[in-house]
Amino acid sequence: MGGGWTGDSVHATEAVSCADSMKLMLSGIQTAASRVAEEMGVKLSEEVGYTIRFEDITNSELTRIKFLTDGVLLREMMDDPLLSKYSVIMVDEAHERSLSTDILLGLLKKIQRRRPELRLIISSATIEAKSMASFFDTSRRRLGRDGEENGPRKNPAILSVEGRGFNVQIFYVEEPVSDYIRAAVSTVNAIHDEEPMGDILVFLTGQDDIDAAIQLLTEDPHSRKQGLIVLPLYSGLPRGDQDLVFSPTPRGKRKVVISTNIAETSLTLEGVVYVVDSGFSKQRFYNPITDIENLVVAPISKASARQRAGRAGRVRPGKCYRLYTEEYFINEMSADGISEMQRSNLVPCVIQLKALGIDNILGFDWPASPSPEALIRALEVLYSLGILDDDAKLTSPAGFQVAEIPLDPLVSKMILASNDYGCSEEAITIAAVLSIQSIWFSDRGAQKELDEAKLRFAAAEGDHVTFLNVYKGFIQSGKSSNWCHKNHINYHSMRKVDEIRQQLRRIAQRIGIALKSCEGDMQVVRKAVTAGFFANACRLESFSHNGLYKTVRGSQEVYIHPSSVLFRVNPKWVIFHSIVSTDRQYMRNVIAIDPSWLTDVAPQFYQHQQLNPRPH
DNA sequence: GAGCACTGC
Repeated sequence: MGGGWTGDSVHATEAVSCADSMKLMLSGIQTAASRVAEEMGVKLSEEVGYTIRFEDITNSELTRIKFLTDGVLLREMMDDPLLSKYSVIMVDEAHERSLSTDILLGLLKKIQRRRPELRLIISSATIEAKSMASFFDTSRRRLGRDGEENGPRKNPAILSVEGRGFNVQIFYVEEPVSDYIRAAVSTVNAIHDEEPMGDILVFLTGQDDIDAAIQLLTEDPHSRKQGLIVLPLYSGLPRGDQDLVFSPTPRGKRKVVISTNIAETSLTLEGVVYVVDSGFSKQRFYNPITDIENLVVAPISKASARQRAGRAGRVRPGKCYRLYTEEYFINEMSADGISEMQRSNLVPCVIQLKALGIDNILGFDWPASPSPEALIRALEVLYSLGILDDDAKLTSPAGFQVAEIPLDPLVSKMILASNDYGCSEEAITIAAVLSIQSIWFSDRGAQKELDEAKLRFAAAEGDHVTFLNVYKGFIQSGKSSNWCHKNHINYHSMRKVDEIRQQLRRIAQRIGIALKSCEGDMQVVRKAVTAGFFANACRLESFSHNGLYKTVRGSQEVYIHPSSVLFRVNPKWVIFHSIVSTDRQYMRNVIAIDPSWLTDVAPQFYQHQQLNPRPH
């Protein structure tokens, strides 16, 4: 390519993956399991099997090799804390450092103290191998909790996998860019003008960036090019639009996929030869003081940058254009970033550890320790929910029941409370809808139609009740995709809601929750929501003309999100499910409540005076 | 009247 770039060369790091687009819809676990079964000449589900959330393809008598997700293995540990069924455990992709992987690594280290014969294999990208080895390094003898020195044990094998990618040549900009969207667009155009055929993958941060870049590439007459097929890719994109990126590129054309981080690890695009890396992604950050999680655009790590570059070397030698300087990459970019554990609300982690009998959460040996403030905040929240007792142990039965439900503990608490209010069927439906991205079919071009469709289901009580109306309509339609289409509802999302509902109903019955419908009494449904989410209560400011609310607990200024059915309705008291922060903090999924319920469900959390600052 | 990185149980 022309001037403005400096060059370097690295080897792509990429594990083997499936090739044809049919298989791309399968998870890595499914493809890995089938491949191993095939090579061993055995039937999948017998000697070789796999387990993912909704699918258990194993046979307890026959299966010798089992592929599973870290989340499933953590669930198994609740019944079998020492994982006594397994003699060898291999943790793949350990460098990705997800919440579950970090918890798992900490627990495996603990298990090995009790089970020295257990063999561990940790597979990680090279860049992380050293820190992984030092985490498990048993030659650094440590004093156990009881003051007894631990004996020598075997260290796990750390496999650092460089994969089979082709060589990828790296280019950097010579001067920092001020606008990475424009820089990405002009880089795409330069590649198209000067480089041989091959698809281009561009990493930006979110839907807004992606839309802006696509507009520049397709509508601006100065930068529009012939022969480019420009496609967006992000998780919220309707399924049919997502599938377009997997269709083969017609001869003589060049495909340009403008993507979020979804293409960094979750989805694999074949045929990509050029990668354009903005150097940024959206990352979650948690503030334990305000108890609010924010999604912010932040610089990526070197590990991420290498992973992105590797996406260019899957079919032949490729090129990666980094929209930052080499000096920045070498001297300023962090090696592996801040782990997810250190950026998250820890309520879900803490309950998982408690359920596994880890009493000393603050002393747990994490691969990367979260802040004490975040841990203490999580313990406080769980205590106020009645899930932990004065000794920070799981309460019985509530704490153990909540731990059994595979959802955020606040949602699980709502389900538990719904048992007392006689509305568990409704609570389970709400929980299922809250655990997926959106039930609405998102199409920015048809915003008005979507708003009108929403009005058909809108409930005065709020979004949670609106979800119940939608689900009811879906069932009455015979789960029709046509009905979904007519009502701007995402059919795939509704199928998923149904699947999650079935799982939750099974679990509810197992832990002693009676499946019961309140037959339209929405007051009890709102009370059940309050019992789980009382900490998210907000009051409309008395003199507010623009819908300003303050959180009861932290006096944070928040507004109802325009996508909520309660937008502009502004009831005096509301409870939100989550916050999105832009220039304002917006509450998403909001329900109206009566403030007296707060003191009913959480007397220890809410003092009566707080709710009525000027009584009488 | 505005805007939702990504997994996963």
